[in-house]
Amino acid sequence: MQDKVSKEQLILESAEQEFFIKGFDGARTTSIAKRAGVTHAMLHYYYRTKEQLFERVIDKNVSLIIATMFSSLGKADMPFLDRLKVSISSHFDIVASNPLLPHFFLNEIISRPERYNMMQNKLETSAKEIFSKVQIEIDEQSKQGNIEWIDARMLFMSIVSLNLFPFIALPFAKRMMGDLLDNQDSFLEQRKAENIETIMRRLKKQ
Amino acid sequence: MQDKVSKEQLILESAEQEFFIKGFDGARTTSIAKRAGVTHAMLHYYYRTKEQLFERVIDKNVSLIIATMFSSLGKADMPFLDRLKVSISSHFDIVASNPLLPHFFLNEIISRPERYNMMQNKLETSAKEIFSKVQIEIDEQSKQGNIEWIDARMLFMSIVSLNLFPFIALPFAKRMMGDLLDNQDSFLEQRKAENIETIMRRLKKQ
Amino acid sequence: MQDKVSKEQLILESAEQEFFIKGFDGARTTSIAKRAGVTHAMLHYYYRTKEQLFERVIDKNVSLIIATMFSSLGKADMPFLDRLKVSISSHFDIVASNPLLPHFFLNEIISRPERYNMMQNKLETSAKEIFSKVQIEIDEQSKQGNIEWIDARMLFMSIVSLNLFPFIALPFAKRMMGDLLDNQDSFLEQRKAENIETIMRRLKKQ
Amino acid sequence: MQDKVSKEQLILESAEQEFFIKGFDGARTTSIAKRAGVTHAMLHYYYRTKEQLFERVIDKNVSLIIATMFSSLGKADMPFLDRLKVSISSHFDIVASNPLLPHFFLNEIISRPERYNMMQNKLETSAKEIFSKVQIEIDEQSKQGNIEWIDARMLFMSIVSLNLFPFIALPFAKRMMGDLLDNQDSFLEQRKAENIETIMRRLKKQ
DNA sequence: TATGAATGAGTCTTCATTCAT
DNA sequence: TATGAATGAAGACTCATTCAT
Repeated sequence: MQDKVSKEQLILESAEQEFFIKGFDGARTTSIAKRAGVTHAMLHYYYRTKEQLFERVIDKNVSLIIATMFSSLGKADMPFLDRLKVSISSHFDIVASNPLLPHFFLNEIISRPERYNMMQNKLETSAKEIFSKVQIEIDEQSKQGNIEWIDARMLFMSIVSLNLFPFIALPFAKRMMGDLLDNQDSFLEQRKAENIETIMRRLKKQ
Repeated sequence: MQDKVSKEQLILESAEQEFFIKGFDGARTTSIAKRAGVTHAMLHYYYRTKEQLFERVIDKNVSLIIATMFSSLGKADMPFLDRLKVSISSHFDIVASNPLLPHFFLNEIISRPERYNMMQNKLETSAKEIFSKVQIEIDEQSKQGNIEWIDARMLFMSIVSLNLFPFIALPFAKRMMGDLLDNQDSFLEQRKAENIETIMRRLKKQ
Repeated sequence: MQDKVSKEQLILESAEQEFFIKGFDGARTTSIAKRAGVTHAMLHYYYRTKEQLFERVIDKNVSLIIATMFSSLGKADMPFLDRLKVSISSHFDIVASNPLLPHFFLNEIISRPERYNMMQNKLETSAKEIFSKVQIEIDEQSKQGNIEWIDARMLFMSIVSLNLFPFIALPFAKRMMGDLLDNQDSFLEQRKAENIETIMRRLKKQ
Repeated sequence: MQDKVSKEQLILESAEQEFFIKGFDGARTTSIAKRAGVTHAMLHYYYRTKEQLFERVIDKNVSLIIATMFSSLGKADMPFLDRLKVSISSHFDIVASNPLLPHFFLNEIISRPERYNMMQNKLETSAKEIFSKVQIEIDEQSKQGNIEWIDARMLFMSIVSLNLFPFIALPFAKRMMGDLLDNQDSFLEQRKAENIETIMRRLKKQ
């Protein structure tokens, strides 16, 4: 029993790894099956087609993806700048614990936009809502002289850039960064702090 | 003669387009040949294998890729902060005129890191050299009280994140950003200014 | 108990429908099982293989098939021509109430003749017996000047051709025949009458 | 050169044999390729898909099929009954020289009607035209007391039934018919004569 | 009996690559 | 140089069949 439940699961997890690293085109159903320790036919038994398996991987990650994009802004009650700090930090942490997700997401979803209309609609709605809420706060805070004014969308893009890009570039950066990356945990801590600092200074009234 | 040179060239250019958009795995040699208006066999006549053709595309772009990564730091003679501004700006412009390059490059390297050892060696050397040069300047400037101290590599990563990520995410951001992206040129100008502003503020002594 | 019997039966009936419409190669055991509302494995539990299931369908229909081929000649006691009329008519009716059978049967035999040796033996014996009986009658009747002489096998082939072919071609004929087929019952009546008329005239002494 | 031209042709001919005997579902592209003495990939090189190869086989035979259906009726100047005799005879001959065609035609085309709309349209038009022309002749001749009246479509169906069915049933009839089929040529002659006789008698004024 | 899970063998198809001309 | 033809290797997918429970 236990085994059979996990077989379907195993395939999904193997697929995730394979798709995350190699993308849809580069992934091989045979290789996914081998990774999962099941026969090739089994994969088709459970998921019918490569396409559908891929969609299941997307489904499984879609809420994470959305969280990845938006958890950084606009939640509850704390002074605006404090709240922003926390948001950036937790956003960074989400990405850090799913480091392949940004690459996969940008790569696959961008190269096959037609497939993600639904998700995009969702994101679009959430995005606009959050942006307008945050913009109101920014307008207020800046009128009160607490922060420098900025377009909420620009702010968002800066945060996401700073938080996501290092993970996308990580495999590449490793060789260039010397000892900075020797201890990865410590690097991530520093990087998170740096991102927060950068954004805070961007908003600080001078 | 003229013709033959340009035929080889045509294939390379078609390959570039195809590889940039679809990646190595998604690209089809037949499709590249068709795009170039040559027979499929011709492509192999000139470039032997898909792999080699791909490498030629990389070669052709490698200096651009390096520029994309590094032109952001340390060149001419000007006060440090002014020079940095110019560097960020011109780096942004390079990326802007090759908007598909970052995505392609990061994408392919992640899925086949073994292929880029040579290039990575090159980059590693340049990187370390530049970082140490810039670090010296930063140390000096900060000692003189002109700027806030920062690890040159962190600074570099911030700049590259801010300058590259928007292009990687552009096709995706379109739906979320509303009217901000209606006029793309104007958006890019704003974004460039924002990135410079963000970095300047990060370094500004308070 | 009742249930189990009928489950086996259900499968057989579904198989019949599927095989009749799609043929052996086009039929899918999964689809037959679904049609019958049983699990796929159940089908194999009862009938072992697709091949054996197919044979059971043939077995179930073999007497009908034979009737379809042979009921057209020689049975009860009536004057020869009257008897023939009745035979042709009832033969036509049998076919009419199993319109898919001729097509299926001829079709499968042509593509896999080796499978029907047994049945063919049976048919061969019956056929020869009937032909010789009928031939004797024909010889007699023609000697008495009641009918035109004909080889019994030729007569048989004419009858079967006229009675079977319309059903084989029916789905195809629909488009060509215009209003003739608008009312199918009435068409079948006309066709039956026509076939009888054609055979009667063939035998009529002039 | 000669060879290459014939390779494409060879595949088509092998496909025809395979499709004629086994139908679309039963046919195997590997088997067709083997039959033609080419690699399996070659088949796809020339014909892309099994479906398209099948269509080419249909195309190749479609005019023959139409001839098979209609050459029997309504051509030029000869007394009506003589002309009819000739038509039946030549129709029989066409079928005799393509004995697998009727089976294939009825089997495949009937089981996938959606694919043959175009052909059906063609046939429909030809059919209706011919039927009405022939009907006029029949009406005339019967008014003049030369023949028994009959619906042209019924006449057509009788002819086609008599001429086609023996070929469809041939593999099946072989065992039952005894010595009648020992000499196939002679049987076909007899059968043709019988069909003509049957139709002539059907029309003969008594 | 009944079934969900599992699988091997095969089927169509694609594609990079090679070869004869 | 140039090309149409040819091919092997691999890929996704299907399906009848079996098996443990």
